[in-house]
Amino acid sequence: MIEDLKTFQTYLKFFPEPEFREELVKYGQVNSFKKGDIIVRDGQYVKFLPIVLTGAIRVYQQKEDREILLYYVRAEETCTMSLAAAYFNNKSSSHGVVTEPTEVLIFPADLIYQWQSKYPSWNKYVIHMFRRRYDELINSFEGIVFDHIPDRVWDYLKRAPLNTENHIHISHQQLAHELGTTRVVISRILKQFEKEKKIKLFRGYIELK
Amino acid sequence: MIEDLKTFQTYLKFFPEPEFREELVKYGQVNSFKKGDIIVRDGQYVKFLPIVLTGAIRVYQQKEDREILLYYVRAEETCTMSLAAAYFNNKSSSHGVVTEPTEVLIFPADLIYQWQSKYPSWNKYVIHMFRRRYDELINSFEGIVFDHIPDRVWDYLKRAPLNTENHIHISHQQLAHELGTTRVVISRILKQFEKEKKIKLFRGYIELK
DNA sequence: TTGGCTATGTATCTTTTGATACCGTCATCA
DNA sequence: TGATGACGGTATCAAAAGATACATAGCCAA
Repeated sequence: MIEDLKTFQTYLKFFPEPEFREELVKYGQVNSFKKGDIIVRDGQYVKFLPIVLTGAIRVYQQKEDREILLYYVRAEETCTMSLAAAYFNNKSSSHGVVTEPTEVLIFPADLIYQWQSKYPSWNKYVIHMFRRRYDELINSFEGIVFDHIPDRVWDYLKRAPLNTENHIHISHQQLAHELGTTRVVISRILKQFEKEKKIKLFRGYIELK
Repeated sequence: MIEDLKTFQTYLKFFPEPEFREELVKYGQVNSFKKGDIIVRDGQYVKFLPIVLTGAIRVYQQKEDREILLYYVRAEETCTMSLAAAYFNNKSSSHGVVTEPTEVLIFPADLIYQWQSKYPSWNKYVIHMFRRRYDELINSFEGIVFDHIPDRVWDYLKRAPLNTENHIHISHQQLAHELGTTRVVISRILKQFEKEKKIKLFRGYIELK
C-alpha cells in the first residue's frame, strides 16, 4: 500500500516539473483494487484517468461472444483508450479489468487539457504511450499473420510472469483466450511441448524448464 | 495543383486558430508527389512531417520478405508513425510510399513542440489521429482473427474506391498483398464470388454488382 | 465420501488456407 | 510480328487449425 508522498512520487519520475507533481498530488487520488475489479466498462463515459502504480489492468474489447485483448496497463502506464475517450467525451469502447492487486493514481480527465499547454512532459508521456500501444498491437498483429500458434504459445510462455518456482499460473482455457483460439488447440500444443521437454504440465499451472 | 492560399486553407479546417494557420503557411510547404514516390524510408530520421491534402500515402513495415500494411494517410491526415519518430528523434521503422498523385503539406518536425503548448487544436488533432490509427489496426486485427478470407475480400471490395462504372482497379496480386495472402487464394475466392453473381471479373479490374 | 464442477487428455473429422505447378491470355514494345 | 512479362484460371496436395465428442483427473464442499 502506497502511503507516503515520497514513495508515490517515485512512480512519476517521467513528470519532472515540480508544479506538475504538486497538481498530481493535489487533484489525484490513489485507489487500490483487487483482482476482478472493473475499472472501465464498455459504453460508460470516462471522467477519470488512471495511471497504474503497481499491478495490472487488462483492457479488451468485446463484440458479441468474441473478445480482443488490446493491452495490459502496467506500472507507470496509462490507458490510451480511456484517454482518447475522455478527450473527445466519447463513451468507452473497451473494458478494463484488474487482473492482480493493483494501485492506481486517479485524476479528473478534464485536467489534461490544461496539462497539454503547461507541461511538456505530459505531452511526451501521452505520445509515448500511444506509440507503445500501437507497437504492441503491431506485434500481436504480426504474430497472428505470420506465426503459427505453437510459436505464439511459446512466445507467450517466455514472456509470462513466473513465480520463484518457474511456474506460470494459467489454465489452458485462459491461455486459449489470450491468444484467440480454443482450449483443445492449446492443450494439444502444450502436450507437444511437454513431450519435447520444454515444459511440464500441472493442473492450473505450467512449469518452464 | 493547389496554388492559392485560400484553397490550401480549406484543407486545414480543423486548425481554427488564425495564428496557427499563419504559421502553417509561413513554415509549411506544399509538395506534389507522383505514384511510387517514397516519402519515408525505414531507418531514416524524420525531420519533416506531412499532412496530406489530396491523394494517399501507403505506410507499411517490412521485416525480411514480409510486409505489414499499417494504414493509408489520406486527405487531412498525418502520419502518426512519423510524428512519434520525429518527436523522440528516432529513426522511422516504417516505409511511406505514394500510391496516387498526392499533394502534401510539409513542415519542420521541431515545430510540434511549440504547437503543443500554443494550439489546442493541434493536440486534439494528434490524439484524434492516434486514436483513428489505433482503431484501424484493431479492425484489421479483428478481421484476421475472426473472419475467413472470403469475408475479408468481400469487405475490401465493398470499401474500395469505385469509379463511375462500379469498377475497382486492382489486380489479384495487389489484392492478395493488401490482405496478406497469396494470389492463388484471391483468384479462387473471386471466381467463387463471380459464380455467385456478386462481381464480374476482368483483366485488371473487378466490376461490382 | 460422494457428487459436481473445473481442468485436462485425446481421437476423429472437416474446413480453411497455403504451396506448387502449369497453362492460357492480353498488352506492350523492340 | 514475335518475344516478354504481367495477369488470371485451375488442379492437386499438404498443413494448420477448428469442431465435436468423450474420457479422466483433481478439487472442494455438503
